[in-house]
Amino acid sequence: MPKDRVPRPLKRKVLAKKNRQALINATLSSVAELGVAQTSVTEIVNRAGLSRGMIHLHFGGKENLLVAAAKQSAERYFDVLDKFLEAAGAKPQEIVAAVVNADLDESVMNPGSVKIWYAFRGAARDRAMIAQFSDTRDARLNNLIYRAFREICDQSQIPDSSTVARDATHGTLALLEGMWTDYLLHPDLFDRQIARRIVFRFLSGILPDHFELPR
Amino acid sequence: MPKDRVPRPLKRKVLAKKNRQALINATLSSVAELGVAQTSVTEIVNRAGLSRGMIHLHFGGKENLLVAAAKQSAERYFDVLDKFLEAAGAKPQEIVAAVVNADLDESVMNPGSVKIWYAFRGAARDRAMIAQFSDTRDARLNNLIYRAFREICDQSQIPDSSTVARDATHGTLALLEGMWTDYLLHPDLFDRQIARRIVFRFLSGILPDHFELPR
DNA sequence: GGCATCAGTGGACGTTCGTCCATTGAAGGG
DNA sequence: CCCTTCAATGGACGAACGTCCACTGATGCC
Repeated sequence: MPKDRVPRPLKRKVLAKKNRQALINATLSSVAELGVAQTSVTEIVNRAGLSRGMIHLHFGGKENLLVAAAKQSAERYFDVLDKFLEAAGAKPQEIVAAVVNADLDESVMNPGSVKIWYAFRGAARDRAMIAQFSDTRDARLNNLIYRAFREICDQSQIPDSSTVARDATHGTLALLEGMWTDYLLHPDLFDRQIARRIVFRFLSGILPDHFELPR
Repeated sequence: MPKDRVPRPLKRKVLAKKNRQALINATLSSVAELGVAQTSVTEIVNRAGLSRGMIHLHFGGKENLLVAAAKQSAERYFDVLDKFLEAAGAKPQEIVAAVVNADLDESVMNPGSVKIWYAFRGAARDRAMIAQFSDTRDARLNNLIYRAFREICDQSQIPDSSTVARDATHGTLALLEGMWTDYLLHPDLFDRQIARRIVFRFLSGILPDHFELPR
């Protein structure tokens, strides 16, 4: 280290950004532990070690902070998904496998993230801003694997291939959704290997020539 | 009607029971429409057309009323399930089919019931009394179809039949769970026939000689 | 080094919540 | 028919909530 080059990033604006992020982190922590309903302004600022006024200062109100926290949480999911998709090949089977593996990976399916996801989705009933994130995720996953299944079906001699592609999409997403719920309710009993195997049992059952059970 | 035999059921006690039930109904109505968090004492008594003090009088507090409402809601589910099981035969395939058909039937999977179910399960995090109903339902369904799958697997020459029975149980319940979530989020787009077909695609894929696709 | 700026503070405020109880009035027994 | 009983009432109450603002003090520019 030839020069202790402190580029002076610790100006007031930078510190403010850090506090803003601390509020989001504290919110996510509280939502994971207590749920949205029990996440009060007092609870958030205590966890962040900041004063009550900070929420109004940085976000204009508690509601906007919740939306920002939900947004960040959703982005984390897509970051991991994109990483899995980049690592996968272009074959439709690989895309489907990437989605399944990403969805069951510990980096997105962990106690904190899963509790946050369901807490926000439960609260989405009255908050359109939050519901949007839930719908966006579902729609994107749906599109992604439907295209893949469609490609598989079109290249094969499958009767009624359109129906099969739709059923495969619908079934895979429903199965993953059920696995997440299972993980939410019994995180200690959950086994990712088994969950993956069951999803591939479904896939190899519906498209026997294109998917096979993992060893 | 020879004698207009009014057995005097409209005494004070009977009226009290009616009001007690009115409070439960108002609670379920509010939970379905607004969620648990937004279901306040004021909201409940307004819907029931009764006075504020009634909740404390009949239930000793709001919390006990929520528990009573959740309990009644869970009992409704089992009533329908039992009806389907009674109508089914004793063959394990019929038992599995009865559970699937009951779970997707309009009498339990309808907008109100599904919203109530997820609202209570979301609120169950802090309320052990309510979580109990959720766990009881899951455990009972699990037992029911695991026995059925086990019977099917034991009577066949399936390699690793224990694992298959467990995967079939786990997968079927996860798939149904995902279908409920799907219905919760998009009740207008949901198609029971398709949902049923997808579940049976899974079943016929995992146990090809014992289940087949419905026409 | 002194002054303007503004991120940060924390208490005041009005609202809404669930609980509880003094009071009411119709039912039901004598 | 009157008197007891008790389901039912609705307002009072303290606690907890989110919002907001007058104030503070460290920072950054001249």
